Amino acid sequence: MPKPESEPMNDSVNIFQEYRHRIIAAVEAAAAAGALPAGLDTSRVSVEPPREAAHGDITTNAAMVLAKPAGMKPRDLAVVLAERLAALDTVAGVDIAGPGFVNLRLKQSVLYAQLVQVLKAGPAYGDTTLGAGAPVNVEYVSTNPTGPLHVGHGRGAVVGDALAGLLEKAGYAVTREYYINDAGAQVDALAWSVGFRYLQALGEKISEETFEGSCPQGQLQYRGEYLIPVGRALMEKFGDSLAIKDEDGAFELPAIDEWLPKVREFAIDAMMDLIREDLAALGVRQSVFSSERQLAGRGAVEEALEFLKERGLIYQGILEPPKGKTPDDWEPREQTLFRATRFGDDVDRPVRKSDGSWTYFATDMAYHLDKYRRGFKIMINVWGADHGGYVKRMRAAVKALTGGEGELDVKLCQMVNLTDDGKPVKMSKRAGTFVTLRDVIDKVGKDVVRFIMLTRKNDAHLDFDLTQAQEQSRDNPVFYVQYAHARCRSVLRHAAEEFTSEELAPRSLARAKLGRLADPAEIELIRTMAQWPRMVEGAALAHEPHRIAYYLQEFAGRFHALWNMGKDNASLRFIATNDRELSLARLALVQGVAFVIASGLKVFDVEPVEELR
RNA sequence: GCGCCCUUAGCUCAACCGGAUAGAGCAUCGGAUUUCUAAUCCGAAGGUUGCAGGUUCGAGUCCUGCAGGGCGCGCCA
Repeated sequence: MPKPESEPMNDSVNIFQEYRHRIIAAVEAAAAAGALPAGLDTSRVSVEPPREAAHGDITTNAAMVLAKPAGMKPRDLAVVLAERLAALDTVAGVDIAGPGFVNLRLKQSVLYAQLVQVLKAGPAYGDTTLGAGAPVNVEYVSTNPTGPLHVGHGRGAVVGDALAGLLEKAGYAVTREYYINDAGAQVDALAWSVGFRYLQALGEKISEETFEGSCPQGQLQYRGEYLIPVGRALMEKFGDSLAIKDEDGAFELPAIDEWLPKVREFAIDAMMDLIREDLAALGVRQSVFSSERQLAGRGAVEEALEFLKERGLIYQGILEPPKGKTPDDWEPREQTLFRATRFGDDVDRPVRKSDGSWTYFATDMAYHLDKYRRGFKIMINVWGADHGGYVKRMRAAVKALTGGEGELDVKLCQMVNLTDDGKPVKMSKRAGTFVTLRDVIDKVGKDVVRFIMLTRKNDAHLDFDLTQAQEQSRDNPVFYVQYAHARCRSVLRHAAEEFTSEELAPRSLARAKLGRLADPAEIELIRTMAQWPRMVEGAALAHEPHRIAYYLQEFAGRFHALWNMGKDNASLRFIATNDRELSLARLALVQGVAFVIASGLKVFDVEPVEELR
């Protein structure tokens, strides 16, 4: 019984996935018919777009992968498969090539149907159900709340945010989370640094050197001017009640207990406000902010360690010094240790400091247990590359705390090399030329920052040139992609002179005579569109949002090429004179291109522009 | 010394679960174009994928060793 040709295309977006099912069905049917052995393992069968357009639309390695278990030569097996696949009503031709690739050429109607899908779905094209609603926690930024974000933080923020967007598009239930490191020594140092600004706000002419001499070693760590308003705000709220006068009548800080907790809390709040502003300026929206201090305060660390202790994973022991490079002050010490080695780490890790307080790692374990208990089996953390040495122990901890149920992936972001017209921008705080993330956003715009941060793999160094980021030229990837979208919109605006808005509505364009799209460049563009859902799934599975940026650049390139062809050859222009049918088919294509670009930019939360200024 | 990451065209980088002749952009070279489909276009050349082995029908991709670069290495976060 023949099936209607268009029917199967409507319930599946990723045509490669769809044909994978069909190819495996063909293997099974061949087995049932006795042409192949039964029960072949098809898990390694891949179905992909071929690299060479000449190889057709879809290629599979099935014959090569199955040859050995089937006890057949790859090409013999390919013949069996090819015969069955050739019988599919959407297949125009089958070739066997190279060592045993089976290449399918699809009827063009399949590609047109794909364009119809794009027009019907709009920017939602490429949304998949891959994740099946599974909860995923993406934790990113998570800095100490001690100052404004710098450019490196910005990269982590964008990578995390885009990864979250990507996973959402792929059908996961994503929570975007920030872990506030508001406990520990760093925020105490922040409190001291704010205390200094507070005394200044009270009118004390106190120098950094003097204050430094009067406070514990190394506590005046944060000397940036951004703390001056915090000191002033502290004075406005508390007056001089947090200070006392010495015998000369000068203000100084009293005993630690009397001022530091209050100042610390105030300062942390102020810094988090600052950070949230930076994140907002970057368009990063995290919905959960977890406080390390609160977590520890409610006994979560004790709970997590008790959990591990019951399983024999906590013990008192003495670590070996690191081989080859023993620290000068090394002396063997008994510590409370977590058996990280049992879960793949190199050494067991301490959970308690000698003063009895928890290590950062201990609190982080509690935090990840907390995430797991909130329902997240898939956790992703985005960290700076300098935390690379911490990955193994944290993954070990997650395994231990979740009984192997939880999976932690850590994306390490390499440094950002900020330059301006090729010259390095000095990032020195001391020289007063410190460039914050906010400075960069204000200069080039959030969408530019977001896109450029994603033009490299997270674990590769990234060069960010302020001048190039603002250029309107081919060198600037953001511009290049945005320009493609703007060109599409421009064509559609022009089309409104000849067509009604009803005719130009996507749902109307979906009924255009798409068979009129016959130029190879047009077909190639549709073919690239058809790969978009697969691209989303692949990038989501690999947790690699940068792939989207590359796809968009390539796709935009193909569109620009088609546009340029119309410059030389007027018959290839999108709006054809005296041929409304052809114009509408091409406008459908143009609208489809705009949707796919919008769909991709949406993953990055970058706004597609209607026109360029 | 140990662990993790990186090494691909002159430069900056891609390469989807191991697939076919390793791809883009810039720069270089050769053409086109003086304009409105705005902020060029087309083409060429460019490679022992750091080195040496191994696994595989097939390796940039996986394994082992080596070299170079980065990060980290008991109570910093």
